[in-house]
Amino acid sequence: MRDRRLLLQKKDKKFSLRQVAARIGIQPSYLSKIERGEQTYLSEEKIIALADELNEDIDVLLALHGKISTDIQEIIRKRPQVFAQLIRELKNMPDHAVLKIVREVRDGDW
Amino acid sequence: MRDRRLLLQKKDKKFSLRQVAARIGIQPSYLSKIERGEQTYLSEEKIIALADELNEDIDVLLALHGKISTDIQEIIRKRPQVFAQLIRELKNMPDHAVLKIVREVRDGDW
DNA sequence: TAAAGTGTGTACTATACACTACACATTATG
DNA sequence: CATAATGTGTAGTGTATAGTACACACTTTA
Repeated sequence: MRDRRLLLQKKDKKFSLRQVAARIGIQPSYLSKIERGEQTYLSEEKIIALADELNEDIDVLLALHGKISTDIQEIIRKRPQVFAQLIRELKNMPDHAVLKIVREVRDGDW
Repeated sequence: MRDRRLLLQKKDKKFSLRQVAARIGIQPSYLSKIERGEQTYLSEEKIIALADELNEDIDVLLALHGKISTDIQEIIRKRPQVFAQLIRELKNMPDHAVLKIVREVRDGDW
């Protein structure tokens, strides 16, 4: 994350640690710790704001903080058996196989 | 959950609240609150032990407590983009459609 | 060269989560 | 009918989570 921000900072001074921290609504000292990988916690709300700032994928950034988007969690919790089965079954499938399923579902071949 | 236990208790006195609580390793007063739906929290470990006691599905019981099995969480966190896409795509698919995918993956049609 | 801006260290804080300990009244059992 | 077992109420506890507040030293900028 640090590297990502520093890259943007080169082009635009609006991406200093302090200014980014201000925009996502936390103290600069706290963002500093997070960027250096100290054991700190960031709420889903702030992670999403940070991802938007840095043009990062929200789900990836959440994952880096050990989290899963609440909308995904709710989908699973509403039908725990079905989704638990599915996910465990796909655990060792390569990305392209899983994405093939995504495409087929999207294309309505079901 | 209460009903489930009371059913088992009729056949076997080993399913009193106190004895079940003792076996899963919590205080009876705490299990009492949980069964009556007071806002209490139960760790994944205890939820699994309780599910085993009552022959309930672990993923269902976890879901009732607002949780998702950590093994599922880890699968998602390792490939957040792929699984996030998949799950959101399947959000409104009926159970039988999702389960069809599960079967096809299991049968190795991929 | 003074002021503004930068990243970081330390200490503290509040709420959520996951329980325990123990007393109490009621019901069942020998 | 004594006692063993049952479910529940209240109060307290420790750790995890999600931060704030402010001071400090260094670097740019006007």
